Amino acid sequence: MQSLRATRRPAATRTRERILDASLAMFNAFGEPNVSTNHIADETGISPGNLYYHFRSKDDIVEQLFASYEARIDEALLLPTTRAPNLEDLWLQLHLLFEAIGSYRFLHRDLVDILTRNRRVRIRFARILDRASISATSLLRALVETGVLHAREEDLPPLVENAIALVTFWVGYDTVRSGHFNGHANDPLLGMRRVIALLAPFLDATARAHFERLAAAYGA
Amino acid sequence: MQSLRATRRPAATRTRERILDASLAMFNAFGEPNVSTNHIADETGISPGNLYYHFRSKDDIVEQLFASYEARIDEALLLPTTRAPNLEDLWLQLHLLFEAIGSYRFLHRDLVDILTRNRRVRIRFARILDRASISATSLLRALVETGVLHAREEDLPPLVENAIALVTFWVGYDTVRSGHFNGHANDPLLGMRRVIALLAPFLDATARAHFERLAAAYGA
DNA sequence: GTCTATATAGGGATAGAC
DNA sequence: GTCTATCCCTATATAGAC
Repeated sequence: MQSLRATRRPAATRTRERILDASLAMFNAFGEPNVSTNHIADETGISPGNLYYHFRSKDDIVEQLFASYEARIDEALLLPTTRAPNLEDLWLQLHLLFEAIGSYRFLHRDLVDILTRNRRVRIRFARILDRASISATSLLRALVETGVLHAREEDLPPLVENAIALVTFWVGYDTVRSGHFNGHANDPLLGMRRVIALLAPFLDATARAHFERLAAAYGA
Repeated sequence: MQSLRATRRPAATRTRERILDASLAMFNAFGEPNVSTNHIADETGISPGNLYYHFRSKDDIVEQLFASYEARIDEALLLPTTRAPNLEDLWLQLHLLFEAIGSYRFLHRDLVDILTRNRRVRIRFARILDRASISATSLLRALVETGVLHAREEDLPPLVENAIALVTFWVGYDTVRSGHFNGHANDPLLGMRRVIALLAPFLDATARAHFERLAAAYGA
């Protein structure tokens, strides 16, 4: 049934989603401030007027994309509920996070500017950071309790905050540092490695080797 | 002589600098993308036409401001040449860096967008990051050699890269995390503490206490 | 050096025919 | 739902008088 609904959609829905797809692709490629509604309409193959039939404003498009982004992030932040999380869970969470951010990298590329201009997105993004902070803290605390991470409770807040700062602005840093301003998605692996590097001093040799194996297996 | 020249400047020079001052203030307050040349002329108390007598384009203004920024950063990156650098030197370097970035925070707020649109600034900023990387590596290496920092040579590159990423995007992170989008300069101390937190695991208790004293004395 | 007036371009967004 | 035509506004930048 669901698949039938998915293949036989009304034209309106299809156009709406084509607009969103084109917007996301162009925002990611050129940066949201550098993409006009005319560009989007052009790329979608529709008229500018039609675009405004489906969306109230450019901001409306941004907000719809943000909603999908938020859902992806929240999925990535889920932790196992029936057992204590381990290093693989941390690796997976980082992987899903960098993947989600990569798909919506336009948001992180011009994060401050976008949040300055859009109050609703600003509030919701702040809540995402709160949830990320809670999730990361509980994950690290669990690793401490199972003896994997050798950190004191007072080490955790700065560690979590640095990790979140790094994840949030990795897109920007990687773009600037690599000199690749073409909008292509970058490899999440380096970002993941950098977050792990924050934790490395608190891991013993076994755990560090564990991460090395995960990183090596990552490409395959 | 110098003071005479400074007080009796030709009107052209004074206007030019008033434009630069107003631009910097408004860029920092509202973000460079949100400040037009008309706004700048208004704030300077001159006509838009006059602004274009003194500067070829808005980009020209950005580039002039960038030149001052670059000079400030390079000053901050200087290390003592006659002796091995110590923890105070690291603290001072971080202080000067965060101060310089705070004065030109508009650049870091919209870094990716500005660098995407301006090729010359992009190239020069990449070189600044290179110099920062070299400076930070040699500083940390000296601390290792004098027994202050207990890290292996292979720990340094990720440490340096994470530190640079953190310093570069601290303005953005702090803005987003604190929810203060009003453009005010933020306290450098928290950013400095976060960079120190990267190093903390490699410092012994004595060195960590040393930093705590420096941080406590900072406000005074 | 500074102004007023204006050229030119492009942005977001709407009206009304089909 | 979709188009064409257009409005309105603001942006960068220039011309020419003073």
